[in-house]
Amino acid sequence: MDKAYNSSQESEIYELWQNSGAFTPIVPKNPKQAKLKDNPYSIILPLPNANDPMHMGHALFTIQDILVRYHRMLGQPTLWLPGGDHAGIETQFVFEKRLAKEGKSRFDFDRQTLYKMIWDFVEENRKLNQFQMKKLGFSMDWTRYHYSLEEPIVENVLATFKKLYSDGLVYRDEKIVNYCTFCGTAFSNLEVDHKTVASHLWYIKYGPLTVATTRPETMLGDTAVAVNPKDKRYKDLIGKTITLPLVNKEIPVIGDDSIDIEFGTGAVKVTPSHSLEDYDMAKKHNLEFVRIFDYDGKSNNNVPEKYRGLFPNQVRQMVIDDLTALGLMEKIEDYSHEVGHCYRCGRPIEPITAPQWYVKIDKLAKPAIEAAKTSQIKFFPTRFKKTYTTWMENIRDWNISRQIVWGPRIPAWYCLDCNPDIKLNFLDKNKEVVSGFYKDLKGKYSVEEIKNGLQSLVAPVDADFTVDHLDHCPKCKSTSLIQETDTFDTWFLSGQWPLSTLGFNTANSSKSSPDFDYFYPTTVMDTLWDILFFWVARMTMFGLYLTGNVPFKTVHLHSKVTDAKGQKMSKSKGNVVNPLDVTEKYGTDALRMSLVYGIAPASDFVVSEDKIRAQRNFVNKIWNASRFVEMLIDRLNPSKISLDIDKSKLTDADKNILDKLNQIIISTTKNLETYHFGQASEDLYQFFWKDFCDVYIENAKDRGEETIPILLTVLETSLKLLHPFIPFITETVYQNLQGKFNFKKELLISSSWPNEIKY
RNA sequence: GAGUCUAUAGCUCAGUUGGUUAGAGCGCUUCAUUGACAUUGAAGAGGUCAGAGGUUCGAGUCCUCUUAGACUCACCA
Repeated sequence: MDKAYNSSQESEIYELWQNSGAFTPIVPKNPKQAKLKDNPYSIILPLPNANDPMHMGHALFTIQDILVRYHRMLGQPTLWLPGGDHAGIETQFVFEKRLAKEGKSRFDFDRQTLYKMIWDFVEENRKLNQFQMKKLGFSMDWTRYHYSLEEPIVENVLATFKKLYSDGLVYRDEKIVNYCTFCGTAFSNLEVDHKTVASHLWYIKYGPLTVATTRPETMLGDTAVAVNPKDKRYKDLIGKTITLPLVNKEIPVIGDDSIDIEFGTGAVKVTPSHSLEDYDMAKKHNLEFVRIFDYDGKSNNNVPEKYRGLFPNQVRQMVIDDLTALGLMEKIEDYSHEVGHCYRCGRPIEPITAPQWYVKIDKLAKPAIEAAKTSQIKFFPTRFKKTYTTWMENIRDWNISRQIVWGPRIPAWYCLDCNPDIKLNFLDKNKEVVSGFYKDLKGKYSVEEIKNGLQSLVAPVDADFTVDHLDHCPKCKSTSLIQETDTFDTWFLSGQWPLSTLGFNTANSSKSSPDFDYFYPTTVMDTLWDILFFWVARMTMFGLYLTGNVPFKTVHLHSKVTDAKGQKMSKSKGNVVNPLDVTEKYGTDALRMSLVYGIAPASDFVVSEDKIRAQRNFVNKIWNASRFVEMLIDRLNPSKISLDIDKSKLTDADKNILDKLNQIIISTTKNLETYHFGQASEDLYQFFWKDFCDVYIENAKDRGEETIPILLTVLETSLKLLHPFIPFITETVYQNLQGKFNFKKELLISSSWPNEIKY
């Protein structure tokens, strides 16, 4: 045997496991009945973005591997189901950055071509991703791997959309949305980052009163001024009109309780099309909507000519200059406030009215709240239960439409002849961009040409549509049907992941697969808490809505990986540690152990090279302890070697180590059951190094052969206890021992979890 | 604005329902070792557990306040 452990044979060990079938649980013929007796254990992998090479966050799947390996050793039929996510906007954004390097943009391609290009881009990375997870030793069932754009998965997601629609839970509406003009799509509230921005409060004279605003440029779209009815200063103005400067248009003064008398001047300009609060106020008071910024981020024809075709910050400066010149700028104060930014590209969000698809969320949220309150779903750490329910109780309707290409299109079809006001953007046969309403394009371009070069369409909010793909319009019999170009929010798809991957059939639940019957609800969902709302909440709602049952019984949330100084790893900080580099240098086990060692539940995972090196040393310690035991045994005739402990001859040292061993069996089991991985790994480390190596083995050196049964017992049991954490070294040593003494013939991965030693 | 969390050794962090001299890794000091392991062993230095008050026979652990920081959520001009 080598003097030091060599981790280069990890991939051979992995193949040994995989070929043994240990990763692939067998589902019995009568899954529903067998389930009670078998108590299957299942975890669905939080599907990594297929475009994303592994980072330390993925290495945290180690936690799931620990759980899965432990429960497998307990004898439960155990499934860990891996997958990959097309990851909608994330992937398209990365891909567009690539295009930009080549001097191109999404506008240079029709959507079919763009989709194909992104598809190929993802395919390259997907295999890499799988290879990397194997490197980290994850005992996933690769025979059940799923990709989010597989046809059956997408079919099922579309069926869910239809079901929601027929249940009256899907609707279109033209509300204010969070729109990123750079990314070219709307976002849900969750995808908006609020940042404090140091700006100004501009006081602008509107005839007899003065308004204070943080966005002077939007005044061009004002359709009212609001004051508090209790405000004596303005009481008499309510119901009258004033002249909007620069636009020279009469707008009403309205009274609304929501106006804070103390703030600014107590008078607020109302821009219904570009402010969430103003939108609500306009709905309430039946005000006019004037949208002045378009989806491309530039001002449109609804503003006086000189301000047209400009970005908001350009319009702002002009408006400020013009108002100042007219003597209408009363004063400017410094003011800092919260502004929504695109979580993806970091640019300011433009609140804008746009037709979008929504899911009515109340009916879905209620059972999901109940499930948490009644502990059908348990949270670990428990404090996240409150975070979850509070969010769920304040949830709003979910905007599920994204104006991007990468993802399944919403299955709705419009008749162009019935809806001539549909706006179309496409590349004609000469690859020139054409943009306009169908009523103006009809005759000039064939529907075929439009469809082939289609980039996007915007249907009026009241447009007729069908959710079935028909040959002709049920109303006018026209065959000029065109599918919605909006795609689903990626979480709409991944929110159904536990269902789709286990083979639940939305359209006909009785046709669901045996896997679903056997493994649903899954046992644990382990994920980073930053996607608690994005993903965990959505999975819960979909699970309950579609099956009446929760998708997982326990949610185990953990935090991010940081560097030695506690800083989040990021490319810009240059402190990113690539997990694959670490496994090359120190071995996978050292990385896995250092990730969980001494980490408190739900706190950050601190990874430093020092720590990894320390764990590499630990792995090597195990190697050398086994080497010592083997050397001792080499002096004996193999047939005399036995694990049987002669109780009558035990010394104090023997009893001491066996007591300690029993303690560590109990505490490790308990710690694994309660998700105290940090404690478990730390205790095992101490036990093996101090109690076993430093004390007992030193003692054994003076005694010799009589200690062999104890040495073997403690070593074998330790390997089992450590296996979930550091599978490679433990399996390697286990196989070496077996090869040498033939005391058992099994893989450690499939061996049974130890019970207390009786002596 | 609402909520959550954190403060323990030079550094990064453990400390599971309150119970004897508060722990680990790395770092530091001294010594040892050619036979499992220098990826080692032995010994050691180093903390008024952020501050103040309270509950208790007993508080790093529970409660209140103060200070400092982190994060999440949020349509206020």
